[in-house]
Amino acid sequence: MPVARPEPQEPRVIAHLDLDCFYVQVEQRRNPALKGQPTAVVQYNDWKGGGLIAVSYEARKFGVKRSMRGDEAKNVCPGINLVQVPVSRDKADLNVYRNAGSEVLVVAILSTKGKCERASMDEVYLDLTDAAKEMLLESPPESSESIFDEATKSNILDLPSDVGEREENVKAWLCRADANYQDKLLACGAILVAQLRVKVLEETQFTCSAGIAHNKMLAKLVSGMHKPAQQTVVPSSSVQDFLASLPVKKMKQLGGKLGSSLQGDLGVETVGDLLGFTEEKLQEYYGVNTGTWLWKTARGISGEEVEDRLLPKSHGCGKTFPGPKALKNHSSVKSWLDKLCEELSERIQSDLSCNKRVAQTLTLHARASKENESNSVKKFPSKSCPLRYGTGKIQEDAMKLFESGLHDFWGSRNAGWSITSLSVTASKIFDIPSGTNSILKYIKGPSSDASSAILDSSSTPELTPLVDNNLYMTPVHEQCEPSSINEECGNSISAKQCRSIEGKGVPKKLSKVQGTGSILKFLSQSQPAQHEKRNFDGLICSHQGPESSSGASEAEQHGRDNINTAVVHSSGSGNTWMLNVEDIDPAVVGELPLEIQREIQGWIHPSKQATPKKRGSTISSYFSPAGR
DNA sequence: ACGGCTAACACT
DNA sequence: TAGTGTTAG
Repeated sequence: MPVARPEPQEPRVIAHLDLDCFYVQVEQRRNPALKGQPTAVVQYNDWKGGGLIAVSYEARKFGVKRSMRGDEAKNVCPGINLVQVPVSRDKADLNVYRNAGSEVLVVAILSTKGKCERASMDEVYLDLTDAAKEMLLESPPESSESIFDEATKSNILDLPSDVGEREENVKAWLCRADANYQDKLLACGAILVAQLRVKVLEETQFTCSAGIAHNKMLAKLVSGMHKPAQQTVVPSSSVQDFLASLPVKKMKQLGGKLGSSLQGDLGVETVGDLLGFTEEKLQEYYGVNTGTWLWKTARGISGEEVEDRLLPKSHGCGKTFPGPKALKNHSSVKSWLDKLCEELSERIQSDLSCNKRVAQTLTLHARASKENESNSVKKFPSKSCPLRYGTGKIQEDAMKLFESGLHDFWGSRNAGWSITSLSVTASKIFDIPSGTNSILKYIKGPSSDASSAILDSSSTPELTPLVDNNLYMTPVHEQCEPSSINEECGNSISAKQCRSIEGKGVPKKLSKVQGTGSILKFLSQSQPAQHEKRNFDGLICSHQGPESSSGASEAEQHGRDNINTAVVHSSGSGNTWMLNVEDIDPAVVGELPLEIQREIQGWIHPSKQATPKKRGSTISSYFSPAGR
């Protein structure tokens, strides 16, 4: 349920940018012959023509809707072009769209100062407050003539839009001298957003729509109001009337059960109807938090801040197996899980190498139904465990998670279940401190190509034995190629870009992307608070394998004795590595800097430790040596 | 046979 | 924490 946030005192200028039927635009850019044509993007063409996930505006005129089948679309619009989503490993692969979405982010970031939040693959929030203030000070919109052309096409809520006069009215509104301060800021915001949209179009060929308002809620609400390729402004004076007649279901968060409950239980049809309830009354019905949120929402108040975040907080891969496709034995589950895990592994590896972020948790979700059983009450439980890097390990762990979930779901019976969907997710992603060199420097000499050091099938031949021994994961190597959006790092922002942005005097907006976060942060996420104070100069421990349900020992309940992956940071060399401790080969350890060697020796052979440490005072005491 | 595949977030 | 449920595009 939604929750209210304390709202900032100062009025802000917030924009919500929304790419128009994005997947279609991506395909149209790839194949320009599709431009201006009725087009839809469809996935899985084998059953009834596949499901539509994006529809061009030309096709919408024929009544084609998302959620139609390809066949239905053909019926209502015989001339429609159906483009299929790329498939890899027998599942839809959305990477091309993710990457295209990042292009837009890059443009937004490069041309805007202020916070920028990736809301989804095709949506961005911007906090333009500072930029708008600056514009108002330095180059306020003064005469109609000087207004940026695209801005004059804005839709201003409540502004009478006589056909012939519209643009004149908009111009007048944008540079009106008698406007209050808030409206003037909004006008500046509108101009900035218009410029940004033009730039996005020039640099990516994508059109987008936008909403400009004093908070996120309102900006989002109107960004879709005039589409495609248009923007809408919400002056504060028009908020009340606008909301008064707005059906509750249109509000974000009220499109589902909560909205239905408002209608069905309270007779609230429009947002305005909500005004008839006191905050206390709403709290009685929906709890303190949601009650307050509803009360504020009805008044157009939203304190939600634009986050400074360009990267997703989790990565997930999933697939459904409807009806006859349901999976009914372990081997089919395993083979699908393997594919999903391969994709997931690829994605977190590229997140690591491009963004210097590690994921800490692996979660498995499944849906299951029972054979002829009536609509089974029981749900397949989701299961999670610490995430270990490496495709094989992820596959192994995911399968264990599945077995564990299946056991809860199905007991010890061994047949009769059927799985209708599977998904794996990597979450709890943290920045790791940037290291300047690859571990390969120690193994192969300083001239090694750092970029080949990623664990996996893509590794170079020389690395293969190491990989087979499961020694090393993920040296944190140099950032990926600059400026160009390459395959691996398409969904992120490169180091060079970060620098060029900073060079432009834009304040620190990319600190998260650069991975300069403190190692302490990482530590505090994965270990008890008491350890935050330890002088770990160098070492961080995290990550465990999944519990084997059978071997759940007393020790495991303390949650610390099965640690087997470590993130190692040496302040001396400035390097950071992740190791699978369980598999460390002493021969390779010998190549590492001494301080690291000592620590690792401690993990493997506690007795040989040079300086025995008190249990509980060091990271190594949390690692359970073999045979424990 | 289901809309499929992602994501974010609040609650417990 | 891990696990559930809701919402959205």
